[in-house]
Amino acid sequence: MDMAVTIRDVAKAAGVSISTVSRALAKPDQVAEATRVHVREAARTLGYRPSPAARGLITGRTGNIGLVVPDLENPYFASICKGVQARARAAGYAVFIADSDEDAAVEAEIVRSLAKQVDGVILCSARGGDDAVRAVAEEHPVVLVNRTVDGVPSIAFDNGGGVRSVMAHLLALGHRTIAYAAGPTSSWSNTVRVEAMRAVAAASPELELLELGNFPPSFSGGLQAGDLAIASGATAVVAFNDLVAVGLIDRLRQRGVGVPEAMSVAGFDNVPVSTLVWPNVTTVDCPRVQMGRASVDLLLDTVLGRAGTPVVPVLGTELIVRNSTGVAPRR
Amino acid sequence: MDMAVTIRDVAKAAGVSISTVSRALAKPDQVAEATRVHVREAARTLGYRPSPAARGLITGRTGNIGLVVPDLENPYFASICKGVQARARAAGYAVFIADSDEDAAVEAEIVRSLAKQVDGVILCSARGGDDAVRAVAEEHPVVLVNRTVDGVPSIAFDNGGGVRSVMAHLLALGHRTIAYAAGPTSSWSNTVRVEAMRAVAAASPELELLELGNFPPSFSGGLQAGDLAIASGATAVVAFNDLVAVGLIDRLRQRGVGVPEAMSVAGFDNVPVSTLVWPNVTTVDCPRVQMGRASVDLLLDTVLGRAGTPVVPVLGTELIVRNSTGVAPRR
DNA sequence: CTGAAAGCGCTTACAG
DNA sequence: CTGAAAGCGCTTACAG
Repeated sequence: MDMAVTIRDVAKAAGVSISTVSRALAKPDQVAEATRVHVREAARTLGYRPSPAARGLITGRTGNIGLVVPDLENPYFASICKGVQARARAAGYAVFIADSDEDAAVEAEIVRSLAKQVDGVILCSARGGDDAVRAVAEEHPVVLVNRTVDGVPSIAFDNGGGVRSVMAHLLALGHRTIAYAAGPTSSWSNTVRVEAMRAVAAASPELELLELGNFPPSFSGGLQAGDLAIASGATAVVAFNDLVAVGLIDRLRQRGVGVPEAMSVAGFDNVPVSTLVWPNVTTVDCPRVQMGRASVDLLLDTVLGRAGTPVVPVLGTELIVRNSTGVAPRR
Repeated sequence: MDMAVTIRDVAKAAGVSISTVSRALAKPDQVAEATRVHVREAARTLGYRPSPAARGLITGRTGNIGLVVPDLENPYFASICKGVQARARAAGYAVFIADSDEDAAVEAEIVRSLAKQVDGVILCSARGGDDAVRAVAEEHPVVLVNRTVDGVPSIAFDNGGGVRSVMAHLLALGHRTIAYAAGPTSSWSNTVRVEAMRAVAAASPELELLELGNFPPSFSGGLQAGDLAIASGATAVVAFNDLVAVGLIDRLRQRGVGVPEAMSVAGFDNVPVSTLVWPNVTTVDCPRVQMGRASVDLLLDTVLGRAGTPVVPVLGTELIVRNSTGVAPRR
């Protein structure tokens, strides 16, 4: 194991003071060219890397950010992690990633325990109540992803646009009775989507919207919704997310209901599994990697005041038509 | 935003020196009970949290660990992240997670850039060559997951046992011509599995092992392998991983080859998607979350010398029989 | 342009 | 049992 090389070692090797080493590395233009070149060469040779901890103690900036998600194994969040990590790295930041295990209390505790080691944290699909989230955001620089709380900077997908595009798609295919298999009531995205759905229904007299109830946002939630969808008389079902859509499709297969001949199914998110099952799932793509990147920009630019391109707090979605939706069956 | 409370604030509030605050919090038994209670109460009231950076400067321990994976979006690694994160948190460690984007150079650079901020790093499915990996492991405390390099602590699944269990399963079902759709030649797991496969074949005169070639470890790799499997005359195919198995199954469906009636398919890993497609995929479960946890223990116990239960460097696998394998068809 | 000094927030011998 | 002092590895006024 290396006996970590410090600024003192570089100073000695280069025959200058530690102040000069510090400047040659961090503020190159405050140092004579010859000195700068010489010092940097010495640093390179020794493999010197300044200690972020020591630097942070003085500058007040750590060069780290935190990311907390409800579940690292959920592919939805995995993509966000990917985007956050990539963008942070490109900006010279390292990232602490933590899993709250869907627990609101853990989520808040993580932010607080990370606070001293990061410049800010990205809180993804926060499970805490508005007050709890606001409290933690008042103590530390926080950016919310997939969630809005008054007074806290946030970024989200254009859920309304997504809902309108699937609905228009199904309407165009001749569907007039459409069911919605909702996600958990505690889900912010679900709330927003339900509202958008009702708004579409209210604006389309020819359309009947059936709400099947709330289901776990999982394959088995979809299985459960499948039987209700069949019983409802709808010719198309929109699921809260792709996993539910996949479960729905599987249950319809078990029940002998052809997709999309007898019933169309659509999901949200465009997670990888939507292309691995047959039929492929028509879905509203929510570009999560891009969302991860954008959340880093939001944190760095707006919250931490880095100069940079202003960030758009709403990300567009896109309907991806695949094989699980088709023309409505004749009555 | 909070004006971070320091040890000085607590000392003032409690009317003691900062040394006493430090001890009351970190070494409670070196302080009189009354003082200890009083100081801790003051700290609690102020919401004081010691700065890990400042502490680490002195103690040489950061309380952080690093985790680098080739791809955060790959569900295989997502599970490992989950396990690492959970165990680290339970042990009071925070974790930096980084994505090397499957790039060996990036992987090494990440370890080096993280080095000063962590006590050690867990390097998952390292893409670098033996020499590169050894070099970085000699500079910093590193534990390898899913990879072995002479002289570097590591932990892996019992790949040989997994291979033997699928093969025994297929043999018992009457299959005598079995194909293997291998993963990338650069994959350590693949190398180990191929060798185990050949060993089984060598020990089973009645068995003919067909090697279909190397495929990308993805759905489309499976599509590609599917046609070769059909042409090979095998009655069963073992895929490098579940994703390849799922692609294989999809291609066989497209070609009108029934699974498992006409051909059996098995995978490795037991990633979630293996239960979401029809037929469900028979697979060798590699408990990745557990592996993540174990790698943290290995790092903390062995490499960093924490007292604790010794860690087993090889994790058992388990064959999960589902619907994609069945009795061999009559010739 | 460069160096000596102060100090970031802590911990830990060293006295008392 | 408690406090004053030194020092971890840096950065940044402040002099020169």
